[in-house]
Order: sequence, then C-alpha cells, then structure tokens
Amino acid sequence: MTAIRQPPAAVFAALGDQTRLSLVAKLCGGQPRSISQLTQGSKLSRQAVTKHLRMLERAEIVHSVHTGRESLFEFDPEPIEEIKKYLDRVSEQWDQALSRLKSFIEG
Amino acid sequence: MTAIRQPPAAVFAALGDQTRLSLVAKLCGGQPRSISQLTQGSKLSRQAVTKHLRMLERAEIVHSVHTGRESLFEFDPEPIEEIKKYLDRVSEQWDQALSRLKSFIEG
DNA sequence: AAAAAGAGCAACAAAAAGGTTGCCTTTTCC
DNA sequence: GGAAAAGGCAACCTTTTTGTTGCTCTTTTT
Repeated sequence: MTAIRQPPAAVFAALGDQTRLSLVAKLCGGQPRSISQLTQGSKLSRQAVTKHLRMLERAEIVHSVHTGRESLFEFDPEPIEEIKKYLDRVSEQWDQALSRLKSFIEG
Repeated sequence: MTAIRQPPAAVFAALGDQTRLSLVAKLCGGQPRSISQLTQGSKLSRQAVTKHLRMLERAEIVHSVHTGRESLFEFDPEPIEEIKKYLDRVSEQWDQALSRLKSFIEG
C-alpha cells in the first residue's frame, strides 16, 4: 500500500528550519514524545512547537497518536529515505559529469 | 581550507522549492549555464529565477562566474554531501532504535 | 469535586518568500 | 555607432511562515 509520496521539495522544506530539525533529531531516537515534552527546553511557546509538528506531519515525516489527554508524535522514516535517494541521484549525475570531464581531458 | 559550512537547515531550506530543485537538477549535470539559459522553458521571469539562484548561492549549492555580459552558474556538491551525511545519522539513530526494540521484544 | 496538565482553536501581527515590473548598465554583434 | 542581448537594482505587491496570546475542552491527579 505504498502511499503517494510528497514531492521531495515539500520534504526538504519541512526540514529547512532549525526548530523542526531539532524535533526530528529527538523523534528519530525512537521514543514517541508529547507536545509538552517536545516543548521542554525550547524558547518557543507550545503553540509554536505544535505548528512545527503539524508541518512535519504534513510532510509525513512524523505522525501523531492521541492517548488520553496527550498526543504523542512518532518518527516516520520513509520521506527521509526518499530524499536520500533523490540526493543520491543528484550526486550520481554530478559524478558522471566529472568522469566525462576527466576522460575528455585525458583522451 | 575547509570553509565554514552552512548549517544543514539552510541547505534543506534552499532545496525546499520545486523551482530551485529543478535548477539544481540542471546544474548538477556539470555544464555551467547562464541565467537566460536557466530561465528558458520556465514560466517565471528572469528576475524570479535570478532570486532563486541567489538563494542557492547563499546556501553554497551553486556559485556564479561572470564572463562578459553573462554570469554562469555552476553546481557545488559539498553542501549536498553534508546533508546526506546528516540524513545518514538520522537514519542510523532510527535503525538503532528499531534494533533495541527488536531485542527487547525477543529477549 | 476542584485543580492542574495537556492540547486544540482562532485571531492577530510581524517578517520572509515568491513574484512582477520598470529602468539602467554593460557587452556583443552588425 | 547603434541595436540587441544579458543582467543588476529597486520598488512594489501578495501570500506564506513564524510566532504570540487568550479562551475552551478534556483528562488526570489529589
């Protein structure tokens, strides 16, 4: 049931912010965390952090699960694997360009 | 002389836009291209494309070289290699979390 | 049952992003 | 020398981002 994936730009955009990058760093450790937990130590308000989490959620980098009075966020690895592949293709293209240049000079 | 690298968030942000992603796709092919060339086929104005290029330049993903009346843009691979490493660390953390979970269940 | 903790919703405001247009300068080509 | 091509600069506009605050609701805790 491979879902239709966000285009890579949306995932990059979601990662393009230090606050959200920090949230990802915490969540990729595997332990689900509540909004309050994720707000601890941050200079931002809970609402601000919530908005960032919703943005990560739209990019499908995290998802939330409601339990009792709190909503826990968990990391989802797929979108990041996708953009890694994307970046690999970019690097590969570049490497091929370098190879061509090299054999042109040598040949 | 390893330059001080942009923090990863800035690089992700620079890639977080379809237009800029397309520009990167063209430039990572190795051939330097002028602004006019890069504007060809785009629905955007030259100025809009220029702004996107400047944004990629700030993130050090490309750099420009003036030759005569045109300015050529070239791809720079380092920032992308950096964020690939960053994403590898994220994936690694996640994988370790999964391993711990697995051995907890099995043990 | 009352207080406290965790969150959602909505309104608001400031700043940044994304794009346009007009005008000017510098090269190149005829 | 004059026209055309390539770009830089600045003003301007609209939309999105990023953040705040206040209020309400539900779930725990005591």
